[in-house]
Order: sequence, then structure tokens, then C-alpha cells
Amino acid sequence: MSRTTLKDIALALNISVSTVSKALSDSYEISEATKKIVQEYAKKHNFHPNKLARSLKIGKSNTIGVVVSNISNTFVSQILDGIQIASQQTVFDVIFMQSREDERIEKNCIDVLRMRGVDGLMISPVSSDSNIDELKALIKSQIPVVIFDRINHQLDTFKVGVNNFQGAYNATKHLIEQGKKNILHITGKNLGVAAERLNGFKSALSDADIPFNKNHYIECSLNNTTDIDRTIKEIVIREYIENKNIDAIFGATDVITTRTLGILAELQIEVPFQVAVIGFSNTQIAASLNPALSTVVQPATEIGELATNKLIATINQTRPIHEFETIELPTQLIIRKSSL
Amino acid sequence: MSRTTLKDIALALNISVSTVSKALSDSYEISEATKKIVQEYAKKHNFHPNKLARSLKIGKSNTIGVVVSNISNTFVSQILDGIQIASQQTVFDVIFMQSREDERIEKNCIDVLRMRGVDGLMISPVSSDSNIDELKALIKSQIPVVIFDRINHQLDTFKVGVNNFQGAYNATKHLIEQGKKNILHITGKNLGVAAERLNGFKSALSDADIPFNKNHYIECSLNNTTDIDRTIKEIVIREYIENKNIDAIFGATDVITTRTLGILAELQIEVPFQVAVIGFSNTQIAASLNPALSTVVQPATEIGELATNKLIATINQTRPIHEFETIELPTQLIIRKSSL
DNA sequence: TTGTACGCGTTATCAA
DNA sequence: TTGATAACGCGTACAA
Repeated sequence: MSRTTLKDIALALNISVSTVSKALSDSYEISEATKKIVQEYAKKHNFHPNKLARSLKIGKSNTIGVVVSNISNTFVSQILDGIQIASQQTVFDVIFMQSREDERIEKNCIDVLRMRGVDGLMISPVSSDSNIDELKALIKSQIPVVIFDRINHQLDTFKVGVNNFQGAYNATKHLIEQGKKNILHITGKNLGVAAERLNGFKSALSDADIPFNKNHYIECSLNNTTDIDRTIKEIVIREYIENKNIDAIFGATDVITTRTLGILAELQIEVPFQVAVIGFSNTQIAASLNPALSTVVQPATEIGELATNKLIATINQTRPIHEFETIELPTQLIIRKSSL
Repeated sequence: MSRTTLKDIALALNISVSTVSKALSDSYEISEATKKIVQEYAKKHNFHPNKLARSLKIGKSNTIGVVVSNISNTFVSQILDGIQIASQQTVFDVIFMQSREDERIEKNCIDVLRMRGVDGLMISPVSSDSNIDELKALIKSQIPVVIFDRINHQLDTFKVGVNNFQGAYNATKHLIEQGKKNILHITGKNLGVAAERLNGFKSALSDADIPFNKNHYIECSLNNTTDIDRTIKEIVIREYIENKNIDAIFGATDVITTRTLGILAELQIEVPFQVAVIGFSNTQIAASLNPALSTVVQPATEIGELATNKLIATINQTRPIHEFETIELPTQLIIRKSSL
């Protein structure tokens, strides 16, 4: 048994398809009597209009597409949560796709979403110029694009993310205020936001007249945890156990920071007495860690909501927009035991 | 500038629409010469076929819908990851929606997905009988449904989840083998899998001739972390600090287990010497906790992949299926310091 | 080898 | 107040 259509109802009630259509959309043209009959029949046979046909007809799909690197990343999934919250209030449905940090997969995501006739696209791009031509083409064909999270992308459009410089600056400053002078910064390789965070780190050091020591900066490949663990372990052993010249660590991502805590525990280095730790992190588990982890928290849900609202506003705009805005939300510094 | 259509190409090249259509699908009816011209033109003007129209025509959308409670839950997002991995190999795209543990929102998700003409649906239902009539109607109209994770749902269809009894049994048995005799089980209110986990817990106790103490069982509301924290704190204070009659805790979910660890640290109770801890958890952070957390890990990605493969196989089946299978994957017990 | 005609389910225009 | 007709973009049976 297939799905009920307008035609089925029309046939059953012996009226025309267009009357049924109008009756169901509560048109003023239709008498209350027939409206009632039609609507009751529809409900009884649980009729659901075919959105595909509807979209094809009216030229709008009431759908927005979202492309992220990886759904299972804590931070990302919180953003998606925000996107859902915001879109739930509207007529728009959301299609999520993930690029897995691969530009070719990202291209495919964009293509698929375009073929599905999305009315707008939100993307956290793989790199700062990934698929820029594809995205430009979208905008050219009246499909607005909003970039979120990784707002260092070169495309000129709406962008919503956080102020990475400020977040890193504040975290570093806090460590310095705790009397720490030899701070190790561990960041991710190919991490789009790494440069700004490094700048914030350097700037806070400089403002406190502490010279930047290039031995106190390392990038680790974020592909697998084994690599991350090895890199962190090596530098901690070298800089803390052997050279005795770090007293704090500032981590650039969720994984880096929590793994650092794990490794310090393994090496029996006491946090924060021997080494203080703070880092960017969006996991609610930070409070459950022992010692509880001081974090720079990004307003993930808010990023998602704001980006969605911006996109929908742009979609509903009748005239094309040529002046774009970049919103950098502030991060929040949450001080817990690991840095006190 | 709107999107390119077959018509546009036909007009530009002065040939018919159907020739263009056939040329692009590499039909044997079309000469190599025209194929080449058409395909080149299409690529140059980056033509993308309209999936809506295509789906409407062929009666298939090549889309599967997924409904989960909450995207930002670690465990769930890992399942979604598996779903994406499996579907990426096929012609099917995936639409995710979340029910937020609300049956009415869940109904809306199902309706929207049906209106979008999904070819199949995967759902982790809110409760054991939520929207059962909706789902039955779907199956009746030839849209297969696979239930994953919360496989205690009453609908008769394919189900993929884990063996909760076995997971709980093994964790409890492990604690007993470590010499623990007074084990507190903390679980979630309205958690579909709670009953089976409780059974596993009880069964392991019984097999070791340890009587079940109803003071050593508590459910906490999972709505917000404040409530969880308060509940856990109260019972730990009562049972450990005041009554001195627990030596281990078995937690039923990610959040419960990690928060338990946080609270024990806060109360300066040493883990595992004073109280050992183990629990169901899928966060990779377990290894970073101090002490590292022993966990019952569910094969989340595998659940997603398996469920997807089952669904697609069913969709591709020509004849309706009447014998359904329930797959219960084994959980994995990972012993770390918190229970040794 | 190419083109014509029709229909998928819906909405919108216009006529009755 | 209702109905006939066309159109959205695509695929396909059939005709040329």
C-alpha cells in the first residue's frame, strides 16, 4: 500500500484535486463544509503532502544543508544541537553531512546538498580555501552560505565563530597571574584556528615581558590518539622531566588538553603543583576530571543558533546582500583546580 | 542566476531535453559525439540534476531518515558517525533529526521524514512504545524501519543494539572479583536499557551469593547535570560517609559514571582504594580521567553501520519481509585504574 | 540515433 | 465556491 495523495482523496470524495489542495491549505475560496469533509478524510487516512513535489512546484525546499568535519566531535555536536534548536522554530529542516576533513568529500557534500535544492548552506570548512569555487557558485545561484567555527575561510560571506585570540590570551594571562612563567603551548597540526590562538598566547606572554621560547611550542597531528599521546609524552618528558623548564601547559583543543591531563597522571606529575593545565575544551566532563580541568569554553550552541538565524534571515531576504558580517563570540574562561 | 536544468542545456545546444537526459546518463541510444558535447557543456556550466524532480519521477528518494534523542550525546554521535560511514558507500543520503526525548517532537520528525519521501527510517525511540502506530503505518506503506540502540521498543522490525544484560553482568562480576561486596548501582530514570542492566547487575550478585540490597540502587533524572550531581552526592554521602557500607559503584551511563568520579574527588574519597568505580561509557576521555576510568564500552560505530546496512538491504529487497531479526552486539569491558 | 508526449504530486491561474 | 489546466525538472515508452 503506497502513500495517499491528493488524487486519492479527490477520487474518494468525488471532487477535484485542486479543491482538495485548497481545502487542506485552509483556503478562503473553499466552503467550510467541504473543508471539513476533506480535512477529516485526510486525517483519517493520515495523508501527508509530498514535500518533494511541493518543493519542485514552489521552487523552495525549506531545507538548509550543514557540512561539518566530524559529527562525533564534542564541540561540533554541540553546534549541531544549536542548529537544530534554531531551525526547529522555523519551517526549515536540516540535512547534516560530514567532510571527514577531506576536501573531496566536502565537495561531494556540497554537490549533494545543491542537488537536493537546499535553500541555504552552513559549513565549517576543511581548510581556509577549500572548495571556494563551489561555494562561490552557490552564492551566485542565490543560495546563501554561512561559514561557522572555522571562520578563517577566504570566502566573503557571513561568518560566525569565536574570538580565538582573546580566548588564548585570557587563558595564558591567567596562568601568568598564577605565577607561572614557563608555559608550554601544545596545538594541532593543520588546525585552522591554531594561528590565532598562538598569537593570543604570544601576546599575553609579551604583555607580561616573558619572551616566547620556541621550545615551548609544539604541533601534534590530530589524526589518531596514539600519535597525540606520543607527541605530548615526548615533549613533557623532555621539557619537564629532563630540562625542568615548564610549569604550565596550555592546550589548544579538547583532545589535546584532556590527554595531557591523562599523561601527566601517568607520569605521576602533580597537577597543578608541578605543572598547571588549562586549555580549549567543550566537554562537560572537564568538571569530572581530577583535578577538575580549567577550560576556555566556546559557546557552541550559540554559534549554531546564531549561524542558523543569520542564514534564514538571508534566505528570507528578497534582495541579494553584498555586505557581510563576521561575528566573533567571546569565549568563557572557567577556572578549576588544574590551574590554581 | 538560477540553477541550470536539462531544458537550459537542450535550448543552448539546440537538441531535445530527452536527448540531453539520456546523454548525461550515458545511454546506449545516444551517439558518442552528442554525448561528448552534452557532457562537456554540462560540466562547464556545472549542471547538477535536481534530485527532487528525479525522486518524484522515479518514486525513490535515495534518502534514509534517522531519528535520535540527542545529537550531542557522545554515544549517539558515535552511532551517527557509523551511519554516515556506511551510507557513504551507497547511493543513499542521510537526514538526521532529533526528538529531544519528547514523543511529540519524535512524531513530528517521523512525519517530516515521511513527507520528504525517505526510502527507510532508522530510529532510537524515546520510549518502548512511542509512536508505535506511526511506525507501523510507515512499514505498511513499504517504508522499512530499523530500530537501533533502544531495542526494547515493541514494534516488530529489525533491531540493532547491545547486550545490556551481559555488559552489566560482566562489569559487576569484575568488581566482585576485585573483592568488592557492597556495590552501589546508579542508573537513569526512564532509561529504556535500565531494566536489563539492572538484571545483569542482580544476576552477577546472585551468582556470587551476594544479596541484592535495595538501598544500593538509585535512579536519577537525566534532564540536567545539577540534578544528577545532587542525587549522586546525596547517596554517596549517605551510603559511604554515613553508613560506611559501599565499596564500589557501578554507573549506568556516560554522564552518571564520570560525574560520580568528579563527586568522589570533590568529597576526597580515594578511587579505587575506598570506592572502586566502573560504568557504561563511550567517551574516549575515560582514559584521561584520574584515575583512568574502567568502562563498559558499546560498539557505537558498529551499531550505526550494521543498522544502516540492514536498512538498505531491506529497502533493496523486492518482496516484503515478515521475519525480523534482533542483533545484540557484545559490549567490551575495559579495565583501568578506577576498579583495580 | 533523436525527438515527442506523458506523468510523478503539488500549487497557481483562470474559467466556470 | 469549485474545477480544468499548466507548470516545476526529470525519466522513459514510444514514435519518427
